[in-house]
Amino acid sequence: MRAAATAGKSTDPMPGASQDRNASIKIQTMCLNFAVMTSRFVAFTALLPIIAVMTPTSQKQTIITRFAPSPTGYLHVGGARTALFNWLLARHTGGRFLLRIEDTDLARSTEQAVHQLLEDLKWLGLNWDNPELIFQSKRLDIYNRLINDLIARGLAYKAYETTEELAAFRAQAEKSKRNYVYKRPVLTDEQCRQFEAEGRPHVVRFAMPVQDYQFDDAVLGASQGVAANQVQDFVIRKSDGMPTYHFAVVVDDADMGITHVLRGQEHLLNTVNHIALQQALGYQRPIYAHLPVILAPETGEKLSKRDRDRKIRQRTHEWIKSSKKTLPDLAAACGLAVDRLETWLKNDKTQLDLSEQPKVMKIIGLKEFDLPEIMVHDFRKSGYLPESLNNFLALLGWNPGGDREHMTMAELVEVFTLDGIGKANAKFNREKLLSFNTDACATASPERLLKAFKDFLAANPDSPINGADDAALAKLLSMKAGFRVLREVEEKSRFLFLRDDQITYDPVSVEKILKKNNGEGFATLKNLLELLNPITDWTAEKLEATVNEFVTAKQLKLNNIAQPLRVALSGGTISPPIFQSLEFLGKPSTLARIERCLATQ
RNA sequence: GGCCCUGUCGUCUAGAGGCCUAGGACACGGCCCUUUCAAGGCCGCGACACGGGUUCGAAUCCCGUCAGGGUCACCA
Repeated sequence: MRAAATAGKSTDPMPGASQDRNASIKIQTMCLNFAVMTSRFVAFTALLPIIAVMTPTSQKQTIITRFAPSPTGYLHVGGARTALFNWLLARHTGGRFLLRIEDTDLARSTEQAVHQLLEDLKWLGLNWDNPELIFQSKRLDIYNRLINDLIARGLAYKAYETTEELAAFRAQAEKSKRNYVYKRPVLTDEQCRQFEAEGRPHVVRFAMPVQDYQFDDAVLGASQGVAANQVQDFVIRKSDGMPTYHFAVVVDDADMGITHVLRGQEHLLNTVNHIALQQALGYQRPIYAHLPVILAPETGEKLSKRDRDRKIRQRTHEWIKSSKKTLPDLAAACGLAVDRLETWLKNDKTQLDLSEQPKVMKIIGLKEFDLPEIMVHDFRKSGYLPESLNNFLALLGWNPGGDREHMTMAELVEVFTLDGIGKANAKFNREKLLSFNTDACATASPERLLKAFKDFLAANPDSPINGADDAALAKLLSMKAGFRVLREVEEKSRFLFLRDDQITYDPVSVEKILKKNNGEGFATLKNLLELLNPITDWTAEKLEATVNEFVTAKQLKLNNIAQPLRVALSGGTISPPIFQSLEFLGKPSTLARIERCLATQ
């Protein structure tokens, strides 16, 4: 598919000569890319009528919902929650849940993002019912036919203002404290012909009938709407030939027979555009349900991917202050340009891209796990169970009534209804999610946990635990019972999988546990070496019995032994229960590590 | 700023005029358990945004104020 993309570009004799032409080539290559990549999703256009026909027209109407993400990156929790609600409604009613890719933004849509989206959805267990994915970029013929028809009927028209002109109008309106409302310019027939002949770039706008618009919302109640003086002609086809979201969403929802549209409340006002379009195109209006917005706890504003960048920026400012370093120092250390960093630091509307972030984080000592998880993928990497994420997300803006909180997916499906959805925005509360996950891990079956742990390791390929067999993984899981996320199991037992010479000692632990009181800890380790050396039955039980005997005889506390041992074996003070760790490590490694540690004093 | 939506513990919420001395969960504080980190057990702290109505009676209905959020793109 790379070849196709390259070929498409290289055959253009005059790159940049024609915007339209480039756009259409880009569209073609993009479609090709998607087609090849998703070979098992085949062509779909022909199937749309089938999907519609499959809706039983008799008796009760089958509920059909959809999730329609735009492929611009990983799925984030807001999107996941929207998907979940749509999925739950379909499953609860025995309806259908369809997936559509809204890739009309050529500049931002990528095939990689499509792949990530599907992965995340699968991970969450939100399976969709259309075997062939629907890509808007492959339905241009359909949109264009309808748009041309609207133009012919005088319900839409070409508009020739440039982006700059529009921006100037808006700025003007803002200056005089007015709200900018687009006014259709009066063009003579001659002007139109001339623009047409020039091939002047244009958009197509829908001539929004000037009237009050009202609709009922399943969440917010009846009579939502917008007054006549607020409506304006909006763009339905961009100058690159792609339909806008507003147009494509209306057409596709109708074609797919969508009966219920559950989406974020940020779309509330868009709805009047959509119902006006539905009227013009003769479509039925689906039932709308606008979900409360998920807010970031840090800012109180809509949760967004930007929140991660925000955290990095904030910590960078702190780092510069506390380390008394300058911006050029930082730039040199992380290999980025000074002015790049400067604009980023000063302007919180800008963001570091995914390749720049780690460079800065490394220098200022921020770990990936220090960033707030926003993307579904982040939660997967942190070691959350999809079922607890789903459970938590379901409760953000919905509840079954009463005190019920912990629910399996099956239970969620069973009790989910539209009228359990609330109206007020909800802050995303990570502590509560953590608690849900802790609980889910504690009650999950060993098989379930093992599967989740393997999935976690697959998402964290750098972990030394990768490659361990199932028995070893199961053992780790049981040793660390009580963990909150799988990452904790990894962090606290990864030392068991390092080579003996890879152990690095945490200076604070060494000071506190080994060196303090004239090297008391080191002395203990020496004694332990003698104590453990003769043991042949290297089991946790035997080790514990032996050490306990020693402790009693010497009138010590177990803690006096366990902590120095932890430092010697792991380099720090945190580990699974110590005797189980010893057993897991085995005798040779245990003794080698103690000796190696003793050699450092 | 215009328009729109929304206001119950710090957070998510239960609550459909008397079942409310406002319930649950997370967080927080204290105690217990404990070989580390966790987990667990018990106890505690803690809210109807404010002001007016309506009503015998209001967290619940109405109005206003205030506050928060959303949205004002050739992004979705």
